[in-house]
Amino acid sequence: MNKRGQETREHIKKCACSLFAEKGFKQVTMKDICEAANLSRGGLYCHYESTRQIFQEIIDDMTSKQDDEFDLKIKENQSAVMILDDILDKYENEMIDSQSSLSIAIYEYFSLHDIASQNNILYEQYLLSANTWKKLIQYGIDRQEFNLVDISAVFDLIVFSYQGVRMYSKLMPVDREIPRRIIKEIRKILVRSDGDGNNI
Amino acid sequence: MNKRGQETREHIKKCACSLFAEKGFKQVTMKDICEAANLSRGGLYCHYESTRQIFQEIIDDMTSKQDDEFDLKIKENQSAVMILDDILDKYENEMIDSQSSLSIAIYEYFSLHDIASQNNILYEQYLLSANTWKKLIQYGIDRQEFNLVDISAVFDLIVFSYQGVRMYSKLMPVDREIPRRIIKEIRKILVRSDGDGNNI
Amino acid sequence: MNKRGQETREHIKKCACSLFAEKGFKQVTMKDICEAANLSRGGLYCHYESTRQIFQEIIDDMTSKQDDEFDLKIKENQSAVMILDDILDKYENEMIDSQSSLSIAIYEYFSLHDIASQNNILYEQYLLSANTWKKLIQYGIDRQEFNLVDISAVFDLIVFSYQGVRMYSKLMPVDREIPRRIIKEIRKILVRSDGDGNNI
Amino acid sequence: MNKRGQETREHIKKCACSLFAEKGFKQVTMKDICEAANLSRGGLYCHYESTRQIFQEIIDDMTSKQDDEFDLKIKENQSAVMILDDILDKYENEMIDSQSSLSIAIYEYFSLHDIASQNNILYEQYLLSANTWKKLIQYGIDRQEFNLVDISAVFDLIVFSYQGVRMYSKLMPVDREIPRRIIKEIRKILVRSDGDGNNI
DNA sequence: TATGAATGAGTCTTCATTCAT
DNA sequence: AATGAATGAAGACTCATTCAT
Repeated sequence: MNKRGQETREHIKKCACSLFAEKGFKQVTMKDICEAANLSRGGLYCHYESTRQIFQEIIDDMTSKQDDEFDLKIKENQSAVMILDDILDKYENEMIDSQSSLSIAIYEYFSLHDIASQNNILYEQYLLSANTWKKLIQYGIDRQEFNLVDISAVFDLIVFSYQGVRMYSKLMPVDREIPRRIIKEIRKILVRSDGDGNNI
Repeated sequence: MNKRGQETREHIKKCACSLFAEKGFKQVTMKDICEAANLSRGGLYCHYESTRQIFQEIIDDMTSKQDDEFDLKIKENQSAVMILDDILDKYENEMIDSQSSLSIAIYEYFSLHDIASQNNILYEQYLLSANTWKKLIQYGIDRQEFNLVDISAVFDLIVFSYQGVRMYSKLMPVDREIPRRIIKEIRKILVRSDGDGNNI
Repeated sequence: MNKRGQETREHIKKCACSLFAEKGFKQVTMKDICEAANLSRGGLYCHYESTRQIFQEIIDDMTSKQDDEFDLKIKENQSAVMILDDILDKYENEMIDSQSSLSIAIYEYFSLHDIASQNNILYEQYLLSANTWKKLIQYGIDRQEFNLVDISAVFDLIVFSYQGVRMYSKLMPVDREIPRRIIKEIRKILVRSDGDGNNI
Repeated sequence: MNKRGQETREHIKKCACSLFAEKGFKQVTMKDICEAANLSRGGLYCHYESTRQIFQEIIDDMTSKQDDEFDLKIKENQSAVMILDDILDKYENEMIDSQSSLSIAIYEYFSLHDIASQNNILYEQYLLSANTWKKLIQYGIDRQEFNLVDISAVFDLIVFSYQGVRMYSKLMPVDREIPRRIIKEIRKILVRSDGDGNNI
């Protein structure tokens, strides 16, 4: 793969990604991508042989860019609450960013394939995410910044309510207050309150 | 519409519903439905002119069957915790019943259409559900069975985590423990605990 | 065929006739006619088995209603010019009455079938019409009201320019002056002028 | 559009043109054209997306080839009668050439579309033709070769009787004498006769 | 007679995919 | 690598026609 070829592939993925975000997975055809990328039919087939392949590569790229921010910060001995607030802030923003979200496309894509398959990247991401969150929550508990919660339960509550809002924000009008309230409620569950019933 | 026609329509909807649950919305063609219903092309078109129309009618039927169970029980002066436990139990079971769930199909269907439209049935259902839950939570608070929570926040947490799990259960293997933990956590948030930190 | 059946047939023909005038022959389906006549599919088939049959019957009715007005008037010894003016007036009005005109439908219908066939009703009508016109022109010549024209030539000029306008009025905007001018010109050819070059 | 594509388009138009002449407009399907052109369904759709588009392009090609023969001859100061005889001769031949004529197809095509539309090519051709004829008649009058006729009236008589015959020749057997008589009659109207009542 | 459900054939249209250039 | 013409299969949709009621 030389430089020019690689550039074309990136260009294709960028164009395809917009289409997937806009229309979901199945609704996007090779023809659509040709047109969006300003490439001929044959030209596109030089690089990819199906929308599935393109989509998979987009997802792989996204996954590989995910980093272990927490880990780093934990190692830096930062306050658990500060780390939590950072991540919750990011979640809140993502929840309502329906534009750039591939969520519908991802749901479609995975609903088309065998969910038990070993390559179920959604499941891998879930496990990865679970691992990281659990480390953080344990860290907060250890530092006595967090309540003594059921770690798995809180994690599931966080991740699935996050995903639920993300998806619904593509299906109905979602008030900005909704993610805000959810994030606040989660924070309330985790962070130890002072005697007055407030979180610290 | 005479009896025979109505029966055929019901038969078509029943067959189509299985297909939608299995394959989502867009993946189901009129041809599929013909075959499933053992009907000719033209025969199907006598009754419905698109998969969209069939799907819409299925959804409408479902919606119109929804009832106000809570209301009744509240009027019967039942314990808020008992009512809550009933509904949470139902939610827990639904979360993992991926087979019969139209969720993916619904998500696909609504992602194809204008989410701001006045006929967004998903939004209507959200509002309806919100209303009912808020009544229940207020009822529980009034009876001093529930904590003095942020009603909207708790409702959003419930509904979106429920929907999140429901969807993911069609996309990846979801452990039975997950809905159980979530339900338990929600119960913990709502129900007043005794001095020992246990819910009543 | 009892009375009720006959009424239904007339109703069907009336509705179908409007459709043919509006949309031509091939564009009209049995389904269209059912709907226009507010009749079920099977109901229509009780009376007619094809659009062709309906159309043929409409044409037959029209033909059989054609009367020998000329003949009568000639027998009454009316002035040839008066008879001519009556008929030219009728022609002028029909030429631009594109609404009710079946011309396009007739052209389509006959272009679908063998023009040499013995049942070519268009040809029959042409011959019938020729006969009548020729009698009239001869009558006018005999009474010295008309010029000594080439009878066949004038007849052809009349009938084909009439048909030409009738058809074009369904295909492009036709100015009211056009039929007026044509009629006037034809009258000029036929009617003997006085010494000043005016028709009488 | 490269050479190969252009050749295919020409080939398609040629095949389609024969079909239209033979069967009219609506009777010709994309499938017919595929088969006639020995092309696959998709192959045809690469070039044209409807019979309408193909037909329009055929008509456009024909129109753009039309020329102003008269103008040239008038400029060459030829005798008006000679010019007239040339054109009448051409008209006479065209009137009965039902084989190659697209007339029925054209009538059908235009009867399907908005006759008031600005792109009504039939109307444009009528106006163009009117203009040329009027120039010629005026020229003949000026040279005292033609009678002092109502120019518009004579033009309408010519063009509509011509079109009337053209159309009828596809619908019924039209005797060769008919166009001959019509042409002769028109000549008689236009060309100044000598004292004996003969045209010159 | 009349209804309207049902059939099945025909056509339209869109794409994934291939291939000569 | 890239073009774009071409194929062929899949699915949508419309109707003429039949038939049980």
